[in-house]
Amino acid sequence: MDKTNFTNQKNTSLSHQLIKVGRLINERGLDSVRDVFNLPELKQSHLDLFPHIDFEGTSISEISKRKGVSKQSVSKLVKEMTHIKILSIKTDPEDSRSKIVFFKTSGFYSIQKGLEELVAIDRLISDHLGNKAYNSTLENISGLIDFFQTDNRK
Amino acid sequence: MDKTNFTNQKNTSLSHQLIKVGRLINERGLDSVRDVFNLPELKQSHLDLFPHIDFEGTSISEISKRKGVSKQSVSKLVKEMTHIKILSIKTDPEDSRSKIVFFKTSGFYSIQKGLEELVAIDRLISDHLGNKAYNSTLENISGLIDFFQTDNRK
DNA sequence: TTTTATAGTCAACCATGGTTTACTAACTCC
DNA sequence: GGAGTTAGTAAACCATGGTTGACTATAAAA
Repeated sequence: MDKTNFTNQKNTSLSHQLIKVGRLINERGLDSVRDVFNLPELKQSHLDLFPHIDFEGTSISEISKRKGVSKQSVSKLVKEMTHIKILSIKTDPEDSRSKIVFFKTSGFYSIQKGLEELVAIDRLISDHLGNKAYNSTLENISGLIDFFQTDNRK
Repeated sequence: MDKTNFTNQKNTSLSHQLIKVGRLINERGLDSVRDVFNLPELKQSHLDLFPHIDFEGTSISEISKRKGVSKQSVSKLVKEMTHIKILSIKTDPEDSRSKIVFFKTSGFYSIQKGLEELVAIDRLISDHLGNKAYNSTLENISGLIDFFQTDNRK
């Protein structure tokens, strides 16, 4: 296999393309949310917490379990996120040790705006692909994720 | 949008899944190359240099230009990669300042091996999806990459 | 031939995203 | 009510993947 084939291989294999598209979307999402929130300080690690925080609120321990990192780490990130005013915290009325973390639901920095942005990227994708291709691709990719997440290493 | 919708959105949107699958494949690829090369010390940053090194060799400056990082950084990584015997170095006969970096072409550490590994993951994917779905997904994803790489931010 | 630009290295430093250890406060089980 | 467990925090530390500044050696331009 010569250099040209090598290059082609790298550019057209699905695995390579999936790595690439994942990075591009991620980058776009972060930029986009930073933009709408007007929060250039928003970090990747903050965004990574989003999917683990429920709308009605989630405790720090629960977030750390879901994400698979230490609660110390989550605690720190949550603190930063409250400082930049995208999260609020209240003490769990049922357990005063526990802090319930939730997205701000009103005001300029309301999560809806950020969420809309994330959704907008998905809409961009779906506009580009069309509904049929969007759905079949989603199905295929979800299948791949399951596949890679089950233990099937040689 | 209630909690359920929110959760579903995050868990099933194509953008979210593409980010996820990209990470999984990347991780799998690194593990796999480490495994085949028997090089547990191989870092992500080493692997990231691969596409920028030509078969006939490439200078450190050139690699750094291609990758868009400082030559100091590349210099360090190249040094590490020679220590673990992935790369060799010779002085450019045309310019004694310049060092030509190239993959060891014999033994275990050839670029072909690395390629085979990437291809193996791709074969896993294609086995899982089937040929038709593989090709349509590849087409869709490649289209998305083009789309995201052209400047279409609002 | 002197000046300027380039190739590479080294060391100091930095941001990111974690971990571990040690601790306090509160809940739960007995 | 005391023992053990859990929620959260704080501080020290760590790996990764960079950057910047200072330096040497060589090449190229004037």
